[in-house]
Amino acid sequence: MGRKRLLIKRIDNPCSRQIAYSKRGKGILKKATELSTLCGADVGLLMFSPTGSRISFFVIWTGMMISVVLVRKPETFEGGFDVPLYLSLSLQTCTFACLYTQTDEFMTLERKLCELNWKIYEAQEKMRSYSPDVSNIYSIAEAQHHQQFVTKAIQRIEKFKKTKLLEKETSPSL
Amino acid sequence: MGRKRLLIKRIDNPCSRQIAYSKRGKGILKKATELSTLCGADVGLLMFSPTGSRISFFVIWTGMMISVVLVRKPETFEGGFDVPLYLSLSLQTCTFACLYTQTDEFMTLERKLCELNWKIYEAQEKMRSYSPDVSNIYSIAEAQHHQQFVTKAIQRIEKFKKTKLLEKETSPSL
DNA sequence: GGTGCTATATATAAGTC
DNA sequence: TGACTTATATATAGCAC
Repeated sequence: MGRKRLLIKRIDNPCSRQIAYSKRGKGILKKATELSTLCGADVGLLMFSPTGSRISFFVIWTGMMISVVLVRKPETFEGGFDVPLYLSLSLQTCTFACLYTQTDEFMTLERKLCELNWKIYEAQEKMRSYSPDVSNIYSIAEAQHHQQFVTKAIQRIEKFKKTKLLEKETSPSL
Repeated sequence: MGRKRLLIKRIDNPCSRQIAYSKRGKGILKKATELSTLCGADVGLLMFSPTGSRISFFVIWTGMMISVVLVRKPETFEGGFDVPLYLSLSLQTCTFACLYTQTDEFMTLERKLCELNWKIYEAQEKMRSYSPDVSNIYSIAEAQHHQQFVTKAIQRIEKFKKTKLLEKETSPSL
């Protein structure tokens, strides 16, 4: 879609590549939003910038609200999000999202979830250890970048949740 | 895009809605694939059918391989995928994905993961029970479907194939 | 649910600021 | 990067199997 036909292969020029990523990323987000609205489907979309040099963006667009849980070592859990080691997210009902930050009891459960997620993380780490080759992890630095991006993305989503929430409450039920 | 302009609001006719979902879902998948290929970006896409009558589809398109894990009550675990109660998915390295179905020991770990995931599912069910209002869920039936299908997503954001790797390392940082 | 067709609405490559 | 423009490539609504 453009003045020139584009072959679907990696764009060599880094600059063009980043531009394409930016444009197309937005396009996909729009489509995902439309799909969700038109069809009442839950759609999750995760996009990581090819370079990792910026947050790229992360979106979940759905008829339902979203809850994102970062997994950390349980002993470091204090509530709130920070230094994620791992990402886990779940789509929840709108109401759920509201309560999410409102009750202490909920926080207790959240903590429990955190612990469980951590166990899963550990289990998966074990599984990964079966991999005979870790040279495919290009750099620890980039991995850390991803971790940071995800955190920021989540913070955005937290804000976004509330806004979206209001919109949904004023729109006719689906 | 079509013979008639379409307002972006929920499509009332269930039949048309399903058709639109099917068509647009494929479209988004294609776009996500293109984005990944063109830009070398990791893209995760999760789509849940509005009816829940089929698993709809789930795709992660990226330089990485994908692993999808359906979570069921541990006692029903037999390996293989069927009757999902819960969905959990993870991006894994190619190598990981290969091993995935190759070792018994791996299966043991997978089972353990299944158990843990189930615990999380239960914890989330409890959390959800705090919801005082489900009127925003358009129908109980659909809500139940959502409970079954939607919810736990992205367990893992992991690394990359060597090819991807090399590409990244040889391109200038943006 | 799928496939195929066609007319149209959209997305977007390239270029400019 | 972001915003806009233009020309063109694509996606897809509506319909028929």
